[in-house]
Amino acid sequence: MKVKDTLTYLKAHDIKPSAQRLAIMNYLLTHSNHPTVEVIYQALSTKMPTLSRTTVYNTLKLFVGHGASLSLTIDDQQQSFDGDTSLHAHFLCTRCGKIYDLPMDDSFKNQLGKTVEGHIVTELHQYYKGVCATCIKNEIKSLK
Amino acid sequence: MKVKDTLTYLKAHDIKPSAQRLAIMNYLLTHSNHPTVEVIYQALSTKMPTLSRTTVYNTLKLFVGHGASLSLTIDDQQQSFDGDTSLHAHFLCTRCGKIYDLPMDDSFKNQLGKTVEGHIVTELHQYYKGVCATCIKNEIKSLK
DNA sequence: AAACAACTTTGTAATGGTTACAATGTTGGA
DNA sequence: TCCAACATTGTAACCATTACAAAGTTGTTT
Repeated sequence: MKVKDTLTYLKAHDIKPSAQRLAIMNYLLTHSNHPTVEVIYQALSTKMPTLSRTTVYNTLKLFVGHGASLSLTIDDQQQSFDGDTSLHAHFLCTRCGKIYDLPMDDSFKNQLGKTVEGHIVTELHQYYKGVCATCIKNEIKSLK
Repeated sequence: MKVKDTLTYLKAHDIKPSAQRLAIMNYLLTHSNHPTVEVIYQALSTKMPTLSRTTVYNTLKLFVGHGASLSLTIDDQQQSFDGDTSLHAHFLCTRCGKIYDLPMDDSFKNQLGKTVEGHIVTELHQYYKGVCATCIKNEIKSLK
């Protein structure tokens, strides 16, 4: 993903660009690691030493408000962000804490924009918790 | 729900009973309001003046660990608890903040205990966000 | 019934993530 | 170039949660 594409992406979501916004959005679009504020801050502050945590907080809030990124609250203790705003589910590994993307059930997807028991649905979230494939492998290896 | 039933419920989940644990569990089992720690604390501290917030925190963590209640993290800013541990979905109204119970999709339900893309699934969560029926009615009323 | 050990509760203090705010920096249009 | 609107920064405040040590409770053994 080029910086120019990120610029286009921001404009498409009615977000006025700035060096900080471009850097943060570009990070989200090129990393599928579902980062926290701190992860983003640490990753970018080397290249952009004046970057402030407050800016990362404000910017991410702005992105979410404009539909340019998703806020994930799978775990109580960490808020994650996702540059992929398409409808998909998430899997949180309770061992290593990693978050994986998974497809969302079609029957659930179809309820977006519809009414369910009189309530208007504007947002859908679906997530799994458990032990990921990598942790299972490591577990087996350590038993041998 | 009688206190005796609550006692049975705690024992069934291998939780040693105490006056505080009974009171908190009984609150959860008789209220479907998906309360936060603070709501539970405020509700019970009148009847039990020595109750401490720390106890509410510790007790709820104990309940969740023993599968006697669910921890809901639908919103970043508030953690809720649910005494109904059966598989069901939730609807969060972004206007009034109320949380409603909804049925969970069967196809999603069926994945519990199974493997998805190599990951073992031990927990499922599904939730909707939007505007609830009550808020829609109030909105319409205010326009007249 | 007393003594004791294990467990639970309590209140205060510490922690740490998030937000408020005022000062500084930046941008784009007149 | 100037100016107004907007964005960023860093510090301080906030507040929900947790750590901890003291006090209280329970149940068992003698």
